Amino acid sequence: MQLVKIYECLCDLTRLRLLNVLAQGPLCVCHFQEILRAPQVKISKHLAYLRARGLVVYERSGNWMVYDLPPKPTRDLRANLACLQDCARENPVFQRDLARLIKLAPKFADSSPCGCHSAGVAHSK
Amino acid sequence: MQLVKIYECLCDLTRLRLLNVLAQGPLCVCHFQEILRAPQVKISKHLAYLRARGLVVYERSGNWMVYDLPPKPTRDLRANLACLQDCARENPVFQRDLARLIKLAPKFADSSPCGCHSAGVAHSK
DNA sequence: TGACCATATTCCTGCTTAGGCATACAGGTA
DNA sequence: TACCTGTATGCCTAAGCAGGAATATGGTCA
Repeated sequence: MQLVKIYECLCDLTRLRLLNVLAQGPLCVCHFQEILRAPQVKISKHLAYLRARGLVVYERSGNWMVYDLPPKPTRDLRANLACLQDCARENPVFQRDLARLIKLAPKFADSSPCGCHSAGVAHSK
Repeated sequence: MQLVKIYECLCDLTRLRLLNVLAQGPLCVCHFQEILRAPQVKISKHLAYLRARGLVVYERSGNWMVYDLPPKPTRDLRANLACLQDCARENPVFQRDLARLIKLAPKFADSSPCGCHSAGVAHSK
């Protein structure tokens, strides 16, 4: 059942943080590293996990892999991502990630050939 | 983090079904067995799992253990249970469980000293 | 008291996972 | 071509979990 797959993705804190940050717009692996302050392997593996279950999509841009939420999520996924964001709003861990994203956004914008967030942050979906 | 614990509970189909049925009102183990058509050990273990993480509460009534959703759920739990019900509404597995619950309700009502559902089904929370 | 009932727990096995380290790969650049 | 950089993958270990079989527990009833 697809719903169970979604919850399997959501039952790890790192993945929750990835998804929460992604809700603000596409991002590449090295930026995730800075925002979550987590090693590359960890980020990359969790993204692979999410990818395999259809919770994220990605696109190569030179050396960079730019990840994003799926353009046409299922009803269940949409509902659960909305619920996650709702819960995350009150939670210090997620707040801190978003704060870092905002602080780093300008830096990302001009240092990143990958183009993620080059148009500025917070184009909420 | 409490949110992760919630998702850990939700990433198993049996537990999702238990919670979905529970949303209709308290129920004892043997009734879960009939509705889910699953062996006693399985039901009992998953209820223990949910209990340990605060997703359900229970009360002894003679030989029967009557389980229910917590009377004062956290914001996160409330949000996620609502989301689950929303997703479940469209899903045949959950629909079937609820159909069985409704069909069995009268039987439960008079054959159950445990009193669960003796006042009729569907007192939605 | 002893038998019985509903439920919980223990022990086992197989499977999945997180995390880290080392390494592989793919694209860009010189 | 060779090298650099960003990212992915393979291997390993420790931990957690689902499921089933057998057994234990605690309440009830005669």
